[in-house]
Amino acid sequence: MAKAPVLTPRGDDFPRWYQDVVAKAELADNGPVRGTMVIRPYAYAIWERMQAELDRRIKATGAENAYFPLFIPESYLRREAEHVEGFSPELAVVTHGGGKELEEPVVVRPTSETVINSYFAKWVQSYRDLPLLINQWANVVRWELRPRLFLRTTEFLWQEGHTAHATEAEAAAFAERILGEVYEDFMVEVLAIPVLTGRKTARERFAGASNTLTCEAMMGDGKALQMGTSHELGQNFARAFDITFSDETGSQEHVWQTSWGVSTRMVGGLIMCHGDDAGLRLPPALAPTQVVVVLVRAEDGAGEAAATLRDELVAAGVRTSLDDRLGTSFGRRSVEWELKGVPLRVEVGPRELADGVVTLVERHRGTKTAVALAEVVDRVGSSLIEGQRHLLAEATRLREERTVEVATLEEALDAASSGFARLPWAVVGEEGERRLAERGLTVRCLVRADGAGIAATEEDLVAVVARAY
RNA sequence: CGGGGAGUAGCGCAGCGGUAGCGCACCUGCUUUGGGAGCAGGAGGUCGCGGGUUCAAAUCCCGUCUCCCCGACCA
Repeated sequence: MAKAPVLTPRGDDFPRWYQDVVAKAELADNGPVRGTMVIRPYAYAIWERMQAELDRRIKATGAENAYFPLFIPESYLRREAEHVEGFSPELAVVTHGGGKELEEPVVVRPTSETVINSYFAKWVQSYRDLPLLINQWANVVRWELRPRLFLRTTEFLWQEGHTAHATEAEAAAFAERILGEVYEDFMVEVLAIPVLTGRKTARERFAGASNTLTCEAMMGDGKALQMGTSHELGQNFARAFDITFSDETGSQEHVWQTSWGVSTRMVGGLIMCHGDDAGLRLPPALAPTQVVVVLVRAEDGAGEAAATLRDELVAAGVRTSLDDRLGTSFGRRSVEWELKGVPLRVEVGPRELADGVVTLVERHRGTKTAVALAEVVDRVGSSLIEGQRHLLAEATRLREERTVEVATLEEALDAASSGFARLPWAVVGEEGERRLAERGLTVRCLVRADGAGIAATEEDLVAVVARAY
């Protein structure tokens, strides 16, 4: 007798499937205030793994962590014209404090360019103080009318980097370096999500930036998700906040700046890129638990064998947990671990133990293999590596299958309804972007036709058009 | 803000004038345990809120609040 599916099948109703995964894998709940999110322990563990991997890469660029306040004087936001214009519709503003109306309202940070730069102005005096490379891990608030857990919430967690440089070229190079060495490397190597790196059009650019670079991924339904951005701010904020330094010749110059961020939205991207009808599928490099040793039944020394195996795997450096909840049925436990996307299950029970083997179950393929006890640690190691590769290859193949080259805007309108459409940027233009927007499509990014690196000029660019989250 | 729906147990819903219900989840016990266990028992509710009509309101009327879905911005 077939049970009802655990989740709404992905192909039936993708948004519903997404919500089911978030609920059943115990990732998050809606908060009491509309648009807010409670991140449950399992999703928070995933976020902590993301933080650890990113933080290491960020520090490798020379950036240091610091922390700036949640509250920002409203007047600070106004100092940069485009910035305030971009953010004012989604600001949360505090008008009362200590039981009294405040003389100047404070905003809850939607991003920290303004506060951080007001301190950069104090800290930067000389070219010897540059580059100044600061990162912070923080929560930010952007009031959202149409929230979706992880993808678009009123409050979210992120990392925001802010840097100041002596020259435009150095700032531009740093923004590219973050995009490539930190974000793209992390997304491809750890999340196993292939991303396109490119430039945003003026229409899609960050409010206050002179250039925005982006990592764009394709989700399981063919829609695009912006996974991270890195901005060149030019001297816009340096002028607004008077961040100047004396160069080697003693003349006063404004600094050139960057800012860059990735957020808990990546958790949503992870779900939608790798998830299947059985739930989440976590890439081994990211998974908080890489292997769960499942004790099927405790008879005939199986309990001891399972505990020993867990210890051996831990000793081998594998993130391992033991599931010996014998009061819960084996089937239910299997379903739970599949929902949570743990890459490997090692099932230990008396029946197979009698033959000196255990069952290795690979989440990424769904395969089950009998493995001799003595070989388990080795097999787990190679299977984790293979699983990581498999997820990246599968996601890459799916993206390629759903990407088409087109020559006209009309063709793009049609093709981008189910994936990515690539066409010359010269064919689109700002007028074309407006027409795409009418049909719910956007230019996700501009890439070089030859695929080599990030494009610096407007010439010979290819626009990638898609529906987006 | 414009259009369309819905508020009843933790979740999903039925009931639409006459004792507050169902499925899942939860608790207890027994039997189970190799792919969401079975049986028995149990707990859980100002039916969004305020007013009105009525012998009697979850149900009818008025008001109000909230939430969800579809159209313009965003990590």
